[in-house]
Amino acid sequence: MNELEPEHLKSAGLKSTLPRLKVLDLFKNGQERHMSAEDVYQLLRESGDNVGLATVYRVLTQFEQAGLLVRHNFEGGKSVFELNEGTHHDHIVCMQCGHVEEFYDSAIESRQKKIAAELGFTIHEHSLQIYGDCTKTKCPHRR
Amino acid sequence: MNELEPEHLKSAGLKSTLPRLKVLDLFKNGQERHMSAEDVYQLLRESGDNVGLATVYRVLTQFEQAGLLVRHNFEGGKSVFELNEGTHHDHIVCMQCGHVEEFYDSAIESRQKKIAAELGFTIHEHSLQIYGDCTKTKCPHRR
DNA sequence: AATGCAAATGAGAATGATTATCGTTCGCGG
DNA sequence: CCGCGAACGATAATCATTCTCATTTGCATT
Ligand SMILES: [Mn+2]
Ligand SMILES: [Mn+2]
Ligand SMILES: [Zn+2]
Ligand SMILES: [Zn+2]
Repeated sequence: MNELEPEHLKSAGLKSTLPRLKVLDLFKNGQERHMSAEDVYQLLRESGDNVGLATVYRVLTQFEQAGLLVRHNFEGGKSVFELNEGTHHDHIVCMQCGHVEEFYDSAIESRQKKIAAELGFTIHEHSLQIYGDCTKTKCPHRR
Repeated sequence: MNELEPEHLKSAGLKSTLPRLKVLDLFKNGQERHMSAEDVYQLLRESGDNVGLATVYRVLTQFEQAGLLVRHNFEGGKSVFELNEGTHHDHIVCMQCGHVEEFYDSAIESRQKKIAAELGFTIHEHSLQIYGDCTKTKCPHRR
């Protein structure tokens, strides 16, 4: 576990509480980049912290609204969060092992803008995920 | 209500039952192209048919597996289905009035293939939705 | 047209993710 | 150190979807 940073919370208009610091630390210094509420809850629990699952859900939503985290809805029914580092990107997810790669493609981005304009829409956001099989040697799909 | 078509079900390997015929008819001759299970359930109920919600869910999933329908996961937490007419397309959804437009962009499609290849993935499917505000005159966002 | 039976249905219970409630605890200004 | 509203934790509630199981139905066969 590393240093906790109350500044980030204060500057986001959130008061610095223990659960919030733990969650933020997990995203900043943990090993998983994309985590669900349950993931966060289990990891905190494993590290000996007693946080309520409801608090995890509350904090994740607050962090999303404060712009600290970004929420994604991959297949599987549960929301996944990651640190908001300012730069937008999309995801390609392995359906076998869950491995996630990130990508950004300016051609895709600009085509989307053009399409929305042609159809008379003002874009607020978009969601793009590619699902497939990865080629990591430990990935179970390579039986 | 129109003619029911048991042939489509038989050719899909599904026996022709009343609930299945009603659901298929809704998608073929109804006014809404994209419908959730609850939408289908309500519409059937309003037309005087007594189908169980569980049956609607079962039938929608069966139709999806049989290739008669395609399932989409737009924001909002509920699955949306539409008739599978063979041609893939993506969607742009109005966050104010729910209006949905469909589009297909070969540039986006080919970029996705290239990206997946570069990252060592074999694509199974992808999900792309653009969310924004439409410009329909009756759309509430134009206050 | 009557019979038989596996498949399908419908009502309601169960599930999984997420949110709401509420009494207790905590962070922080005074 | 105090006080109080914000935040917490446990748990009940909600929502979409799936499961269970007794009853009904499609359909092939008498
Ligand atoms: Mn990411
Ligand atoms: Mn469509
Ligand atoms: Zn993999
Ligand atoms: Zn609209």
